[in-house]
Amino acid sequence: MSAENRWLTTTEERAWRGLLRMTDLLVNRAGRSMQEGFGLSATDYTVLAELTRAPGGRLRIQELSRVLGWEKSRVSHHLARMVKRGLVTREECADDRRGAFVVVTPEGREAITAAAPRHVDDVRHYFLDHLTPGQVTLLAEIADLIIEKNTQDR
Amino acid sequence: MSAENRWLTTTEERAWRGLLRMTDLLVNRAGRSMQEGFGLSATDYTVLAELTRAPGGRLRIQELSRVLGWEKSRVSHHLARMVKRGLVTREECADDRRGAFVVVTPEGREAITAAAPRHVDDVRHYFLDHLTPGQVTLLAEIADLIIEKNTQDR
DNA sequence: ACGGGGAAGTTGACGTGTCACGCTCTACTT
DNA sequence: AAGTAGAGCGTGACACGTCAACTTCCCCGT
Repeated sequence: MSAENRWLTTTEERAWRGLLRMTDLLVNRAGRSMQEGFGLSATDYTVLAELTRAPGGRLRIQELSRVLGWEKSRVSHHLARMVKRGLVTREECADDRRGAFVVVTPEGREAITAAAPRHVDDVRHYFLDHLTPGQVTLLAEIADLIIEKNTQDR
Repeated sequence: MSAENRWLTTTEERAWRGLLRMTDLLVNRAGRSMQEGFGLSATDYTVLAELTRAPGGRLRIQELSRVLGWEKSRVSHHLARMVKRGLVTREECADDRRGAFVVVTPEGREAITAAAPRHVDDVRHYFLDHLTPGQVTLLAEIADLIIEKNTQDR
């Protein structure tokens, strides 16, 4: 099932290594921008974005874990830090007493509201502005496809 | 210069978030495979690959830092761990006595030689096999472009 | 009704990445 | 020759991610 023994072509190599390098660069750029401008890490931003898009600004932790694609313990650790900085709070769950909710605080909402426009600008400036609409579409399709193939058999 | 105030379209959102998610998944998959099969992290593999492709299996640390796109201190920390595990060694630099070389040890060479075929299979299995040659080419072009745009003005 | 498998979430230890700082050495200026 | 700006690299403290183990609770079979 392994040992196909076929080395990567130059183009394949460029696509693979390039993908890693590109994403690394973009995450660093955007992350640095959020950090310096608003005291939010890239992951803080993602968490807050996910929470504010949910009704009531609240989500079951498992649900958050699922949409982010993060392990439970990672979510737990990260929420602990965000709680400590007043961005979110935990709440008990009446339905399932093992469970818990996370809720954005007003501070958290304020933080991401302030940061969002800048974040959009960053994504455009570092990334989208350099691509044609066709390239963007193609990339979206590729990403969706690869994600699907690598999560369905989870 | 900021405040363009134009929110991302659905496709743009899919491309951006999808890129992050896809890369995350792929790095995790490939990394786990290397770790479990050969005791190498994804970054170990990259470092060893870079070293073995260099003449003599040796590189100035600054050079390694450059090709990897890593900060100096990150390289330093990571090499310290790899030295401890016998994968590489440091050597003094005669030309510039501030400088240093890293050299792959026979153990390091052995490790990456053993891991390489599996790594290629992984890249194909998780990634390339799902794409058409045209998509791979397009991705390579996009990556090169974005990398260039985001490194020239470093 | 009770017993066990398993789900939800937390915790602690450890490996990894970043930041600020420090050390040594080079190269340039005067 | 002496002074200094800056290059090359290392270190320690802290933020983050992963893994394995643990606690609490749900649910299902008997």
